[in-house]
Amino acid sequence: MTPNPEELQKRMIDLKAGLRRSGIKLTYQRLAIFREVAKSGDHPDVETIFLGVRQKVPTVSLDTVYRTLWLLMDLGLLTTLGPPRGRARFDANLSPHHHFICRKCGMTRDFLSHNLDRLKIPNAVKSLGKVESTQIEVRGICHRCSKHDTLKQRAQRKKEKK
Amino acid sequence: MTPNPEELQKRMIDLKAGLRRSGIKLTYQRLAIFREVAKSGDHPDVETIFLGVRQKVPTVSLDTVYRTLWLLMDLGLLTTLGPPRGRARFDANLSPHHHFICRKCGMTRDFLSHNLDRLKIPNAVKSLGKVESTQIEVRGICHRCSKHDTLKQRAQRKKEKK
DNA sequence: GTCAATGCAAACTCTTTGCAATCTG
DNA sequence: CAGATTGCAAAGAGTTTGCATTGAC
Repeated sequence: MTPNPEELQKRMIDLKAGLRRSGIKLTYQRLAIFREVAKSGDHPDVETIFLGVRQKVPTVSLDTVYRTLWLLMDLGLLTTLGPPRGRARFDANLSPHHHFICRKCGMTRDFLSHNLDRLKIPNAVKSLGKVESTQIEVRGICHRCSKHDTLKQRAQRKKEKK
Repeated sequence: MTPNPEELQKRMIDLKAGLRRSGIKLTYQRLAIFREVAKSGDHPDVETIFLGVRQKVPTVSLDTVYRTLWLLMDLGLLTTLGPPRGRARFDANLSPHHHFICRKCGMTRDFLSHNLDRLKIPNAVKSLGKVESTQIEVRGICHRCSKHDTLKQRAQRKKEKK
């Protein structure tokens, strides 16, 4: 599902606004890296993004790609699938259940909701493959991380005052 | 959400049945590794599992943990959160949308469903953190992988005949 | 012009592999 | 007892970091 040109345009504008709002510099590399993700319909991993960006910006380095992606994540301008930072996490519970995932630290907790166990999935999904299970993924910030964030912001404001 | 003892017992029995069904040997290490995941309420990563198992089986090696986890994944006795194999995958689409993920190869595709965009999330979830978004994750096997699998199974049967 | 951001190379961590020894069925 | 499985050590990926140079504001 590649976004149409207008949608891509909109995403680029939102990105620029987001960066400016945070006082972060708007570099050629950052724009190219974000565009590479934004224009993609499936959800690319770091290597795919790197190779794509290098078409446009041949001198870009892999570590810039990493730094940029995590930066945009931190700012909430990008998300990852599943837990943030790529490290596999396992689940032995094969019965229906749902997840809350913290987008900062990856903390994951199960929750149950019988109402949500039998959702009507659009037929179009069947054309993608054999469906085995369906669950809700709720994303947000856990209490511990929002406390951290508040502290960081406070320190930031203090620093800016002087 | 640590499973109660009966639930854990049940999972162990299912595991043993699953291994036997696939003609896979039931070793001390495999049982310990699976139990470590099954008894955990949050969703441990490889290192956490390794450290836990080592309490019970001090000689277990990290590579056995890896091999076992991927084996159980392949057999469908265990799942991962998000895409299989831990590698971060990015998403620049901040509007509501949902995912189909192949549990073999990690192929991910978006799908839309306005009905599913505004689900009622249990209040209990709020106690875990600030909710930012909610989406459906449909897991299964993509066409390409189920084709592969069929080929593999065919080869397997051929081998067993002789 | 200043300070943040980049590119490079090296360090580091995570994951996989080959092989001899061990254990399950 | 045969063949699958394990542990070890070493190799291979993937990711991060320190630092001099470059570029955005």
